Amino acid sequence: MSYDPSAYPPFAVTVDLVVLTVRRHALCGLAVRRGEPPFQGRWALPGGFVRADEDLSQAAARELAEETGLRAHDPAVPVQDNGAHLEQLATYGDPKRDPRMRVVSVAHLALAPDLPAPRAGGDASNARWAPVEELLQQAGFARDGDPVAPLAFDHTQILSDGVERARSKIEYSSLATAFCPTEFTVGELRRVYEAVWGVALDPRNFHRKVTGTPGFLVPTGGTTTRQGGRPAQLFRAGGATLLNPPMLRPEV
Amino acid sequence: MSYDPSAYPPFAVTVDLVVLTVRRHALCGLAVRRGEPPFQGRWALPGGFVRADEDLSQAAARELAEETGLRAHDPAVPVQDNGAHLEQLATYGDPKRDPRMRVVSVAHLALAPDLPAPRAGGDASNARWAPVEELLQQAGFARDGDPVAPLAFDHTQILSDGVERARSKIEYSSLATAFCPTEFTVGELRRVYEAVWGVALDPRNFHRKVTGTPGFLVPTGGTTTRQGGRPAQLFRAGGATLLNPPMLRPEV
DNA sequence: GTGTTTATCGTCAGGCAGACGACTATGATC
DNA sequence: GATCATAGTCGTCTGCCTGACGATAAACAC
Repeated sequence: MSYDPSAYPPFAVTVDLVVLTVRRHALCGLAVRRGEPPFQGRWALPGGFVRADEDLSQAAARELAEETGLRAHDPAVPVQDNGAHLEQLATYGDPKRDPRMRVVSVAHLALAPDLPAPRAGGDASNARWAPVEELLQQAGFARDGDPVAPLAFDHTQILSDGVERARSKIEYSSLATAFCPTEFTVGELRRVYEAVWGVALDPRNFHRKVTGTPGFLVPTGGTTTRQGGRPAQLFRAGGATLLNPPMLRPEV
Repeated sequence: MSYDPSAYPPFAVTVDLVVLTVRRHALCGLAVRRGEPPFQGRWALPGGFVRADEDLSQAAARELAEETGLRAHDPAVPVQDNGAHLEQLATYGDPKRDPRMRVVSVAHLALAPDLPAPRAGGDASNARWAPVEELLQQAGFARDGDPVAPLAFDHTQILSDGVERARSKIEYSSLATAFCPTEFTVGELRRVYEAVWGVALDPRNFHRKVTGTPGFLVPTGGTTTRQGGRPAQLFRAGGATLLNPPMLRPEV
């Protein structure tokens, strides 16, 4: 209850980012290699300190831009500008989570369409997209044979929470479109759901569901055959943000 | 990217609590009167500084105990001990949210059964339960005629977010039982939903829904007539935490 | 006993999802 | 150019769940 300004313990406040995208039918997360101790050389989530005059969401948007070049999609601006979806995830403040000092990290979740290539201060070798299962496993080997150590700090937990948030949120919101380019087909959107959930969905029922939900998809009039097969209608995300009734995730 | 410990700006970190309960058919929130500037004399959410060796959830549980005497229900302990449900809500860090210094507040949401009486350091006149609509309105008069000013700081926003979280979360989880005593009837649970959502629900359909959801309710064998009318079966919360399919909130 | 209140069981129609058949329109292959 | 493989799109059918609502049961107040 005391508000004596000299009595509060000093904290450092950071933002960490769970940046997710769908590449090659897999849900992937962005990881950066740490260049300094602690956990030097280990992979971690991108992030950094909140500046003195910055709001938390501003800090997250700035870090996102620095790491990926993505502009965060400002919810106040209804323009579909292919920017990433960015939202606060949770805050992590275990006293021992950083061995150097007391750091409270406000984690954010960003969802982005497939991107050209990651850049971490211009150094591509220090940033990569990796399937989330690979980043979440405690030890083992990546697909290319490189040994994989767990993420630094408590970032495995943060990533896990972010993935779970994304998986549950595409059930009842139109957030899955954040993984798609501005114009996309029903099949591409379905493959997003399949990658995020790790399941196979019936194309016919999925088509009926998404085209039958008012405000979810808006046809642009164009078609594409970029997936092969019969040309598919192109859609843009509609204004609806909540799906009611929700998309049902299959059991197991 | 820089981790120079001397370079980070200093922050104060607090926890603020949105404590909700259901009293007299209304969703109520706990407010405390501020005894010092800024916002002296205004109502605010309970909260306080995080201590140097404390985790965020520990700090929230400590503040909850100090303000209400409630023990937080530790998710690791499966015992139904009538403790409050406590979860992290969101973090608020606008640089101007506290005029004195840079304060980042990690808000938590607590749901509690109806309590005897609030206590704020033993001083009951400085703590009260009030219907959330009353606390959320920007100005006006309470039911007893006292003028009501908006909550201090950004607490109106925090309370609003907490109420919205509670309203949506009882749809798809068994959280509504956190508002009930250890043993309760279907009708009492229904009145919780009605108070939180501010709607009327059909008693017959509600009864069918909750008793037909496996793991939601466990009959204790006892009955009660404390609500008048025909004796009702008593239940305890079952192990299920997720409701699938969810309880549907009526339109409008 | 009569009325009131709350609890509980049942019935019925409409909506939606899962399973799956059928047809369409492309490009690739022979 | 016929055939095939691939995706997309439209329908049908069945079962489950919900909303609307009738009916019965068991207490209390008078």
